[in-house]
Amino acid sequence: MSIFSKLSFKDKTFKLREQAVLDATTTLLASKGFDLMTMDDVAGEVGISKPSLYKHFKSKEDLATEVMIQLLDDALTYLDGQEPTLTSRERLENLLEWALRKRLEGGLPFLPSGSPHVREILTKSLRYLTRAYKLHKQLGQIVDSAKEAGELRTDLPTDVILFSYYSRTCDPAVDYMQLYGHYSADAIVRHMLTITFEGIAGSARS
Amino acid sequence: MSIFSKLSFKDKTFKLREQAVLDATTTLLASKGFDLMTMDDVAGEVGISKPSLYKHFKSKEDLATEVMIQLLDDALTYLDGQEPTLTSRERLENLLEWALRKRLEGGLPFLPSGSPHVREILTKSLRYLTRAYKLHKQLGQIVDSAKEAGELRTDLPTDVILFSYYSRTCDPAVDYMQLYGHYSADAIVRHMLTITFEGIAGSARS
DNA sequence: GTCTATATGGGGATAGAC
DNA sequence: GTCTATCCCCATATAGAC
Repeated sequence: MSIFSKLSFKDKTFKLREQAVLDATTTLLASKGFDLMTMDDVAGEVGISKPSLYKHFKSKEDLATEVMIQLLDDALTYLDGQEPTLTSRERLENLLEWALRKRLEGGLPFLPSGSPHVREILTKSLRYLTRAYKLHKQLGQIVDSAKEAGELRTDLPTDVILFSYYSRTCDPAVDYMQLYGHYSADAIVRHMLTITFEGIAGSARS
Repeated sequence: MSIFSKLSFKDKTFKLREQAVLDATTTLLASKGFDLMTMDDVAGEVGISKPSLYKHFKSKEDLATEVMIQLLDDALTYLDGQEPTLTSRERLENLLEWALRKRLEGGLPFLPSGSPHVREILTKSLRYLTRAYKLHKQLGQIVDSAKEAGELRTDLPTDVILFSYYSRTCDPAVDYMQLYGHYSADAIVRHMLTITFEGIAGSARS
């Protein structure tokens, strides 16, 4: 018997609505960005009034933070559920593919780092930072394993590899491929993986 | 005798002030982003009043657009001034290094593409688009030459390589290396070039 | 052309009725 | 808890005096 089933009907609908708000916010953040997204947009998208929105989330910043926290939780869950038989490099490739496909379906990249504003907001949330740190630590271990296995360059510091890896999830190249290049989701994912791991020169030079 | 010297003293100071406005805007755009930058910020930074600002630029969008146009002009000038003895790959490396160093000194990345808002503004400016297209076309030729010379992968479409290349100039990884990794400008440039051309796996795998 | 002072509008947040 | 109606700040943009 789950905790959820203990809730009254009213509480259930409240929770469901809350998730609808989070989903709508995710879509809006992905399309318009934080600064251009208005609380009216969110309320309108969900079909509720603005004051109702504020019963769930005390501010716009709070709402956006919750969305990002949920995203990091999803990423951590994905990492946790990966087959233990995978190599470290495969684990990194799979997670990146997961993030890119999510984004191509209208979702958010973790780290909407492009925006200094959003970054500032997120760094004020301890709950967000805890998860970001946890993810960073786990990925750091995977990168180190990959280095030992000869699957990643050893002449790049681990944190540099990680910063670059995160950045690929919010790479504007994805938008351009989709918007101007009309590439399929599969093609975009394939190209992004090549670019991330092998670079634009890659084997051509060796 | 330059055109400039024909201007009256008043016109000269007007032009000089205009450049000061553009410089201040560049710095502010780089640090705060378009949405958070206010016209009061710009006026205050330059030491003039807001109405004076509007004598130079008819709107905030116009101001930002001019800054971006100037940046593209600088890039085109840099490309034009490159030694003809350089290989195509070297030309790409040098331009990327030029852009990264400019950014590390507080300048703007061409394409502040992170922001959907700015992208929308820029696509409304014919003068901007003309320059962007010119740069895109020139770089496309260089990439094709590099492919023929075996300096770049041939299994990636040229436009994909270009989209990825542009994205490196505004890569958040640069911010993270600077902010959290405390890497020197030289180290950041070196790592970014490696990541761009050789990827994070690169030769480790071959 | 430069300023002080102000108009205008949008959007985050809330009061108060039901 | 939900809504309608409203507050109010802030930032873009301008009016009008000098």
